[in-house]
Amino acid sequence: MFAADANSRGWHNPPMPQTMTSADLRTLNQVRLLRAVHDAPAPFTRAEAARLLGIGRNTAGALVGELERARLLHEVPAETGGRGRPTTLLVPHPEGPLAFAVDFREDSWTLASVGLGGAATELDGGEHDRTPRVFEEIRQAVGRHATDRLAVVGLATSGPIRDGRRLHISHLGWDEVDLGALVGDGWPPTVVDNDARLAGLAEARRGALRGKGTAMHFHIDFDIGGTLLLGGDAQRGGHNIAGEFGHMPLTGSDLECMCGVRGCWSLDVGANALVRRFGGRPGYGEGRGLAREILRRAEDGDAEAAAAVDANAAALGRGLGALANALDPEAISLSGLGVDLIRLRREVIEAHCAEGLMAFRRDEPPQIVAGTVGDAGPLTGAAEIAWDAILDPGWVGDRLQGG
Amino acid sequence: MFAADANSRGWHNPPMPQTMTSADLRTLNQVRLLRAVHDAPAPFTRAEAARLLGIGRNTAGALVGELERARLLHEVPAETGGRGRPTTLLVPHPEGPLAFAVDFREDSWTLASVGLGGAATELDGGEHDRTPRVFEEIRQAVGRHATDRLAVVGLATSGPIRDGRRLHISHLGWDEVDLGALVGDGWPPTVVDNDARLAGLAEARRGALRGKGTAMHFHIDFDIGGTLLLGGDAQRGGHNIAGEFGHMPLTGSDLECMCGVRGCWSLDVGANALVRRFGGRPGYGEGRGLAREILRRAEDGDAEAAAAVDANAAALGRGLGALANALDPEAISLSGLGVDLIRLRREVIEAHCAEGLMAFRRDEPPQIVAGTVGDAGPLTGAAEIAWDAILDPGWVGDRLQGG
DNA sequence: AGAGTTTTGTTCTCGGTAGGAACATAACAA
DNA sequence: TTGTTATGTTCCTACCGAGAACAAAACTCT
Repeated sequence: MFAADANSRGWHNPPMPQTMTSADLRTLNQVRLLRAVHDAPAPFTRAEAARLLGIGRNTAGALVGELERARLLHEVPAETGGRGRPTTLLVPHPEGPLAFAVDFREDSWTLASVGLGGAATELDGGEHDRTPRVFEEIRQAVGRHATDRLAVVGLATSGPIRDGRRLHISHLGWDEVDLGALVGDGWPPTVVDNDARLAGLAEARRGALRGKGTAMHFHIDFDIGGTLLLGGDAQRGGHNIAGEFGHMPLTGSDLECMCGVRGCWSLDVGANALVRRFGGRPGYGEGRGLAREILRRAEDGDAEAAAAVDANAAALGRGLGALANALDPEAISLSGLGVDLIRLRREVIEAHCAEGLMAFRRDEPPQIVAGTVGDAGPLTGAAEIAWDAILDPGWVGDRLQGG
Repeated sequence: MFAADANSRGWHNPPMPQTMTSADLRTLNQVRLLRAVHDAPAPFTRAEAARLLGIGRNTAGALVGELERARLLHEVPAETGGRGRPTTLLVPHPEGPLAFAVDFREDSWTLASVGLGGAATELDGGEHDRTPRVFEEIRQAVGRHATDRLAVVGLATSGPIRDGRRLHISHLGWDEVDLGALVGDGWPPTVVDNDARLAGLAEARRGALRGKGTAMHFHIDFDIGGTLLLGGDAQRGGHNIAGEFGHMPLTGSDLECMCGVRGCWSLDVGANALVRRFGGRPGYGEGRGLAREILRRAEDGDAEAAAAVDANAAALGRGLGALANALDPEAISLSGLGVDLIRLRREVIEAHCAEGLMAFRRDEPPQIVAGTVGDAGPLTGAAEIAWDAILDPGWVGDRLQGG
């Protein structure tokens, strides 16, 4: 009688084509099938696929046949269990398209190849000198490993990315660096996004947040940044710069932040906050190592280090509670230092989170969990957005047409 | 070469059916057509519809014909302008389905009937004694006005709504009031949501936020609450209680809030904050009138009242800046006291918003605008969610089938 | 006033899509 | 060996939208 919340299957829907003809219908169902294969935790059979998509076995056979011919899907004999005619498992085609994922970090980069289903193979990587010249190196690495199977490149980088190509990486001193100019012509189709956002996307698609309709992820490094994840998608905001949760005044700090605002949450959470407490200069130098040492000393029983970690965890929890009031996530996952904070101070985080939660919601607080994708978050997320570009009615339709 | 942000058409997409057959395709295109009629600011012709949906004139004719026969759409001769064979305007069918929208407030309620396209007719309304008995009155009013055209009821109420039926209205002392039991059997299909969220939805669909992919709306009354609007949809969170932005510590207050948390933004923004400054007791009594008087005195030049309004506007702006860092809205609309604050103190709000914005985004701050739907927000939003339930492949498909 | 132009509605055919029924196939079970 | 079960395959049918050709109804120009 009362329509319930019909939403939040927590699954990622393929985008709809703009027009809707019979041919689009075919392609759409094929994309649904490919998306199911990509998202499934384990391979499934053709018959299961038919049931899953609510289509007949005959239709499933036709869909799979075309996809096999287009080298998008492959059928291998399934080990026979129980009665019935033996069937086949749907797996990525051995000559199918590949996404390259690049994780571009402060001082290093990694290139990996990712197939349908998310299996990743690391191809290359290296250190860099913090100048845009590193992209020449990356360009060469991609060129070295590229085959005609390469379909899309997904790139994870830090800082805001305007118009999908202009990089602003403050701690490298990069302002308004044009990615298109860096990689030059002949570069394959590329999608770019923020590393923190992609780490969250990775958790939503393949990690601790899988299946959650509303969730958040925070990466804690020098400071804290995050993403709101809705229906398996990371929100980017109106100018593609959403996610600076660390620059909200959630903890009552009075310091001035590097970002130009007073009282940011980031001043109390993350490596910078730990270091500052010990008289160190916060910034993007050796702070990370110092923070690790403080954590270790806290584990070893050093009282001052323990107090610093306590304060960090408390500030983290306080902010999470505040954000939960506003955005009501089912779960919150953490990466980076957040994993250590959960391990060492889960009670502190949860207690301060509860304190920040409105009283009436304390009986159902958001689950706070460590991310399971870990350090591979940005790379995994970059692969996901690359595959999102492939698993698109337009792309798949062209591939099926063109042979 | 670089895939741009392909999203954020800022439009509301019809939900996809779970299966995808040829018949579903027909229905889906019909829903797209109805949705276009519903969302369009002005009626359009059949030929324009064909162009809009990217379908042929023949197909458009067939779609419209069936919808006319199902009494969902009606064709009236369009006044002829320019050359060409005269065509027809697509308008709601005079015997088509209607949504009833109920705006249930602290001390009054309104019942309206809303047709396709959003045209509303107020049917009934009244004061109430703050006990759940008022729903008996509402039930009778709906019964009095209901015809077989009534399809769905949309209800706006305050406070969190769990499972789509359990009401928690703290300032009426209602805890865990079951809506299903209140209205009893024989009540039409109903969708319910929060008034603040629905006011935001109204702005997104028919007001100041129309066409924005990422936006926020805040209603300022005693305190402040809001909604995040993405792609024309209000976000509800994992437990349907998202939107308590007022209960984040964004302004450094040290007071304890009624919600059980310290330092809430709401302590500094809204009628309660104005009243408290004048020694009044914040709460849900006569605070609203007092706040109006303070605003008036500020307009008349009273220094103390002006200072109070300044503080309110400053706190508002500060919080908006913080939220903009995190969620990156293109625009923010305000209703309630927010409209007065914009009128009287736009500069204060914008200055403090900029102060809270990270430096690099100050050149492109979110637009802060007064809502244009005004007081009718919750009612309009309730009608929208009711029509969302009608403009659904399942509902329309049944209607077309059943005759 | 009449002929040409422009836009839209209508009709018909055609390729394509999914569903359904019937049958074939390949395993297991008794 | 025979029956059971689950799946693959092969028809056929209903339906959908595209496209082309034509009809209709306005306007415009001479």
